Amino acid sequence: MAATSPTPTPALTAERILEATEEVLRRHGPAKATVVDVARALGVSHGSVYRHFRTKAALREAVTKRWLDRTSEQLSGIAAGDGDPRARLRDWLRALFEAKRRKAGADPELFATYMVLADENGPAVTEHIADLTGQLAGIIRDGAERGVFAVPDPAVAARAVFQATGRFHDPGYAREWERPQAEADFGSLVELLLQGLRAR
Amino acid sequence: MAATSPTPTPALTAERILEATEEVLRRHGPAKATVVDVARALGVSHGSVYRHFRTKAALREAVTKRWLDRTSEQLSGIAAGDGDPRARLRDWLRALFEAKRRKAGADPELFATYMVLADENGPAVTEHIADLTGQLAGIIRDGAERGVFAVPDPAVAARAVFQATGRFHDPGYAREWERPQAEADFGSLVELLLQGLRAR
DNA sequence: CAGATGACAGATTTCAATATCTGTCATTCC
DNA sequence: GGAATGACAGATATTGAAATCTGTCATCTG
Repeated sequence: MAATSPTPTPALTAERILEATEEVLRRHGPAKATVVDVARALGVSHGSVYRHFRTKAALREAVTKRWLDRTSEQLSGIAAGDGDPRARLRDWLRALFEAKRRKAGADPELFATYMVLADENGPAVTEHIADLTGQLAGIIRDGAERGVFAVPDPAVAARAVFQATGRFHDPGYAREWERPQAEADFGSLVELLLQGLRAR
Repeated sequence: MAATSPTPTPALTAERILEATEEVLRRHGPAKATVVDVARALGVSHGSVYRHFRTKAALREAVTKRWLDRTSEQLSGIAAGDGDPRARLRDWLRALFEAKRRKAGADPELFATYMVLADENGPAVTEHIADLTGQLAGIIRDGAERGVFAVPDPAVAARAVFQATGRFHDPGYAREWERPQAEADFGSLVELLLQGLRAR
């Protein structure tokens, strides 16, 4: 009746630790989750976890990075498209808004972890923002080359667009995302920004 | 040697209580300031304070309202001007940014009180925002009538502009206001928005 | 010998007892 | 009699002792 582990001791990898950590964070939230919990979930001592991640903060950061990267990757698909840059910009901004809203609703505890990180300006968050702003700049540059947009500097414009839409992706505003008003507000803001970029 | 109070007992008015409360908040901050402190500062019992303000929250709110109204009034001067609406919009947005930044720096404790109120969606904050958005709508409507701006609905555009510039007036972003980048970011965002409003 | 362990010190969190505060109101004072 | 008071109950905050957690490292194990 040996219905036990087919792999007796599946080597302890960083990846396995990240999976377990994500699960623990989902269950307990960033305030309660401990490194000991993670170790227990893996059936190892907490010392072993510290062999792969120097601090608890590094572990939190790695989990959040993985989580954020999933969003970045989805969006990069839209950014890399070759349709009308205006439509692409609209779609991309909407996808960003939807993705954040969905994560906030479906994974409140991981989202709370992300908020902690955002609050303390963790490098993972800074990189995430740089990545997204880069994607935006790509769309805008493309639009400028095609003569659809007229901007002095696509990178600067991207930064402005990203900051202008902060209310619809910055985790600090998550509470507002469920209000009915949010949809209309998002729409009119995006149209205003598109007008601002438009070549005349 | 009666070197005591020239006015023996200057009647306890709501105004005097508000002044004392502002002072107490400035000194102790919203977390530590108590109604008993306010009463002590006035030389009365705390029961007397409750005769003028039904709850501590109402008192906090009244103080913050007064404080916010000072900013609104300053800005209304700019909004009511009759120069080029584009310049007026620029000036108004800059004045709002400057005012918030100055208050955050010069009066950190009162600013913290404001943040508490903003977090709990106090009516005073909602009204403050409605007032500011109204001023913005006035400038934009004026611009539209003069043919400088082209917008479907000034009130909707005002809302969009206000939300787009949130990073430069929303208290949650106060930390960012001292970064050197902030100036440039503010400038490029405002220009983008002005382009977006511009008649073509 | 590479990787895992668990005892350990110092930092942080929890918990319960204590103190303070909020808001009410019967009484007191001009 | 209208305003002020201060005792009071329940809610909230503070405090300090105990428990838990983080991060290190000498030791162990395969």
